[in-house]
Amino acid sequence: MLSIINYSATMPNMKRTKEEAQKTKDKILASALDCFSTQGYFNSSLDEIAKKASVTRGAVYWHFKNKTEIFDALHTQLHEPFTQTILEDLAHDEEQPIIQLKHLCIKLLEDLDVNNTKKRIMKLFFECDYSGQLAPFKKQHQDKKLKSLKLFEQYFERAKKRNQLHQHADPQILTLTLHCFLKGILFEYLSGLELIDIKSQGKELIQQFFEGFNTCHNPINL
Amino acid sequence: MLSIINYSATMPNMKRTKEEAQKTKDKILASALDCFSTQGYFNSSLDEIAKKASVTRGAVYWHFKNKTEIFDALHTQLHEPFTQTILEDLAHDEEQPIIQLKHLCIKLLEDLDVNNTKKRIMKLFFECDYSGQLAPFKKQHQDKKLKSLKLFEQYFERAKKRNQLHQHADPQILTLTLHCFLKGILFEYLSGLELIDIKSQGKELIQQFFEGFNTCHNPINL
DNA sequence: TTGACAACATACATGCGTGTATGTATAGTG
DNA sequence: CACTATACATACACGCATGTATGTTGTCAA
Repeated sequence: MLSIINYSATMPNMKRTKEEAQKTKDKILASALDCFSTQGYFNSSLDEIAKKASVTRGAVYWHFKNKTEIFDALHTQLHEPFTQTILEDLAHDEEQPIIQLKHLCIKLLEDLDVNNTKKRIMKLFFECDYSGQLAPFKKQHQDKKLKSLKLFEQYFERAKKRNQLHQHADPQILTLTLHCFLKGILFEYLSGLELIDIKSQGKELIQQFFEGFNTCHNPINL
Repeated sequence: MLSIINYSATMPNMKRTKEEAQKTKDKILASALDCFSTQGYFNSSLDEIAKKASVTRGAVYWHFKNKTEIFDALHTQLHEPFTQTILEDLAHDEEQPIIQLKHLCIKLLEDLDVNNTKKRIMKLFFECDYSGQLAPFKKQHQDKKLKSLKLFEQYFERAKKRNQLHQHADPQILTLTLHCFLKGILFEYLSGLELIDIKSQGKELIQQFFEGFNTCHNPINL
């Protein structure tokens, strides 16, 4: 009698244990995120991570070369969703790119506000210091960030093509300005100071930023 | 014959060794800043700090309870100049507080740009994570930050009193917005990514921020 | 069924950082 | 001149985290 599902035919060498090994790896990653985001990277030992994942350090060293590789794996795994969100939004070429961008920013903030996992991830990569053993990953992670920035820049470029910006406006500077602002918000928001409440202030903050401080204002309505 | 300066009269129990002990303490602090800002807090050992200060760990433990106390001492020592600069600026009640504030921001950035020591200090306290042994100092340092924010808020309050802001403008939100932006700039600037060059872009960034993104613009000239 | 390999667990060696206890020299004090 | 306190240096004990080597179990393939 033939087995209902013939693994060796559809996926050669795909043993059932490999699937469970993947589950173990995922559990280790989740556990590491837990430890890192609560105690910090340097205060988390591989033993703590292993125990929280109900395995031993042996399993950890089987799946990862060392602690830094876990750190990098977390970044790799968790950076994509954000890029994906922006890419999907960019697919729509709307009439007023700046307003579209504003809505995207608000959406990103509000998404974050209701997703504790994402918050902990961001908090981790914001607060960790890339010194010591993490130094080699500094450039790599920064490169990914630069690519994200290039995506934001497209909104401003679209706006400029539509003559919706000052003549002398530089998309690169505008992107940088926005990026700094968002980073500042997120940093403050994730600091645990409770200084910023996204739900009640997020929209207002973004709004304020896009309007600027000058008294001559022609508010962009949400 | 009387000694020219009678220490015991002017400062009782002020031995000459105490002065040198203070020098040693300062050297340890400077050395700690060196280590922390280059290798990170958790990657710096007391032995490294001691050796860089040309003393032993014995001296370190004499002047400080432990490593966390050195960390806190650095913050205490180095937070004041910034507060002082703002306070001095606030002493002048100028006609256009927002423009005054803008100039202050630019000044603070440009001061930072030419002062490597200050940069390293800020970098340290931006990138360190207040987890583990540093957790107890999180609130303390945040309280200091909140006080600084209150200072910035005064500019907006002055502006509002002079009817230079929208009716519905909230000084607290405005302060928060500015703070987030500045923090974002500084964070990015100090990250070592070289994404921001204060000398060439600083003024422009601040300018852009104060003007906002809307096309209706009435640029506030520098 | 048996060898081989994957997927771990266990055990061991090592180094490193901390904290503390103790030693020591020097300056002031009565 | 003895005495004490300061300002360190030196020495020791301890735990802890890492990395690696080795052991063990289950699975698949032939």
